[in-house]
Amino acid sequence: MNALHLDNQLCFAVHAASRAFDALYRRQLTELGLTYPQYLVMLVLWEREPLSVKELGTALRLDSGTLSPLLKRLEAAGLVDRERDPADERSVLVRLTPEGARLRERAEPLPGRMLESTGMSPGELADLHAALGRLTRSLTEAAR
Amino acid sequence: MNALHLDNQLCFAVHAASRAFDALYRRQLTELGLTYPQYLVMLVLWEREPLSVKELGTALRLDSGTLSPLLKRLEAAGLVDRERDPADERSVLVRLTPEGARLRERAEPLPGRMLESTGMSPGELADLHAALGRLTRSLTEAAR
DNA sequence: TACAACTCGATTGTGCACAACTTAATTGGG
DNA sequence: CCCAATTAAGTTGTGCACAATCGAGTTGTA
Repeated sequence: MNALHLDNQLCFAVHAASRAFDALYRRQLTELGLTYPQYLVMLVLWEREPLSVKELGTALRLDSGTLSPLLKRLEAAGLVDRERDPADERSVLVRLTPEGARLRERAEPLPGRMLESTGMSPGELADLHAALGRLTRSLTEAAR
Repeated sequence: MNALHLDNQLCFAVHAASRAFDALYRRQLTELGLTYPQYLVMLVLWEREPLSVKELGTALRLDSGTLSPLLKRLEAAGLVDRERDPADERSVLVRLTPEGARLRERAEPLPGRMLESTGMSPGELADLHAALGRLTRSLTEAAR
């Protein structure tokens, strides 16, 4: 047993799973004209809008260095609008265009299909989801 | 319960955990002069060398588009050497320099510290590791 | 109220991930 | 034996992630 062995490292298992999800989503999302991180942004906006870049960043744990260009691409694709918040000119409010809102219907079947591709039972999925939540909190805590 | 809600999506939990690991590793690795993906490459080479780019890619599930520039940076840092395989001129064999081999000792304490930062028991870790393995296999299978 | 501290967002630079393509070497079937 | 198919690396282009930095707007306090 060697602690430096790749197969023994949880980090690699997480990394690999993340890329496997990403690859599967990529296929499903190309027909919607979205990348996976763009899809995550749309998920948040379908839930609640308008949101400032800051609020989006809090929800997705991303900073403006990632979000600014991503949102610019979503705007260029006609899916979102951006405007300065009149109440606080530092903030930029992001909202869905009608086309962005309409895209939700075409995205609706995605989570179900993805869930099916995991090949896991609802119980297993719940356990895994919970364990990952604990893990992320511990790692974030350790990084402070 | 809304299937499109971010918090209900396993994919986001995996994505977030992966980035949390990445962030914590980044801190530990800067003093070794490595990024996290470079560290993964070194892990494989510490285990077994020489390896062709192809074999490294199989172990890490990465293609030459990712590995070629990464290996070039490791070479520039003096940690690996690259040379064409005399037995098959298509292949490039990657091996550790003495400096690259020496770095292993400084990396030795890392997995233990990371494990500690997960805040999980060995049993929990084993379960999570196994679940992620099943997940990655299912997702990879579904993408075929 | 003046101004220092802070907040928000955008930008720049580095590196990873992957698709699509190119080039060179090898292999195998007719 | 020859050439078409295959294989291995590398290159190019796009997009994500993040650190560091900047400028404009806001806030708290002396």
